[in-house]
Amino acid sequence: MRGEAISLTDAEWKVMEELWDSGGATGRELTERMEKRMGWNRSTTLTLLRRMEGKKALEVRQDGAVRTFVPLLHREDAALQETESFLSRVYHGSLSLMVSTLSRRQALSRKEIEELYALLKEAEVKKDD
Amino acid sequence: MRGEAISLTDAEWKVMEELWDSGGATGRELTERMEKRMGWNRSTTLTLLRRMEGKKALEVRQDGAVRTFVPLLHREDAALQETESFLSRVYHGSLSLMVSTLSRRQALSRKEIEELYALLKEAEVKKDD
DNA sequence: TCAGGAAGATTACATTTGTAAACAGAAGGG
DNA sequence: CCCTTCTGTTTACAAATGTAATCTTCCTGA
Repeated sequence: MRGEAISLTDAEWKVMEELWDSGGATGRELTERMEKRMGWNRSTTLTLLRRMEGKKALEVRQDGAVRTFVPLLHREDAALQETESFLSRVYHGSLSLMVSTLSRRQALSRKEIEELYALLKEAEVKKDD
Repeated sequence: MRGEAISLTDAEWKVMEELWDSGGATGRELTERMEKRMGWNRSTTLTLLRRMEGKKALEVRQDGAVRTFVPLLHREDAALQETESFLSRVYHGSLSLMVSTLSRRQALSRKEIEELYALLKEAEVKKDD
């Protein structure tokens, strides 16, 4: 039953971000946003929307005269899937290996380390329930 | 001066893995390995090698009659670059956001949490020097 | 009622990527 | 020397991706 894993291209991801942030928007709004943010032509955005409709990442809802593009794919699901494929490709699927690499290369700020600590503590507690 | 960021495709990444693991190998060895691991035709591997030579991810060294494909791009550099682009695309560049998402979705095993703890502790200590 | 614009659908086209067949030169074995 | 092999180079080709021009409708105010 699983949605057969919808994958988004870079460009599509950008459009989805707008959709996720807004929860849904009209073609007008979307083309304008992408024009502003990415410098894309109206057609470009519309093409991406259509392709994503094809892969069921979103759907078009008709409310009277207004068409609204609504995300079907959830941001978190998309993120998790990307994460999995990224981790497996680059770090043999190991988050630890990723973090240790970042650490070794000093790509972790103290602030980031603090945040991670907090997160892990919380995660651990939850597991103990 | 920075090497203008070499990026690898999925297929190329596979070949580089062999190269990184071996430190360098002949066409013979590589085509055989990829044939075994990925089921690729000899030509496929050779094509990828050539493309990567083009983008300076590797170079061919001629020792007498033997040609050896040697990696120029370092695994860690490649990994870091991928990591950066992945994080920025999917998590607004935030590792913390990534981990918190994984945590919320219970995609972190207790073992993984432990490992991360250890890593962070170490990272923190190093920063204190 | 008609010209002009808004909105979406079609068609287009270059690049990148995955994948390989064809071809060509070197080199060994008879 | 000549024919197979090895090995690497060229050429090919479809699918995916980024990016957009064009065409078609439908609406709307003059």
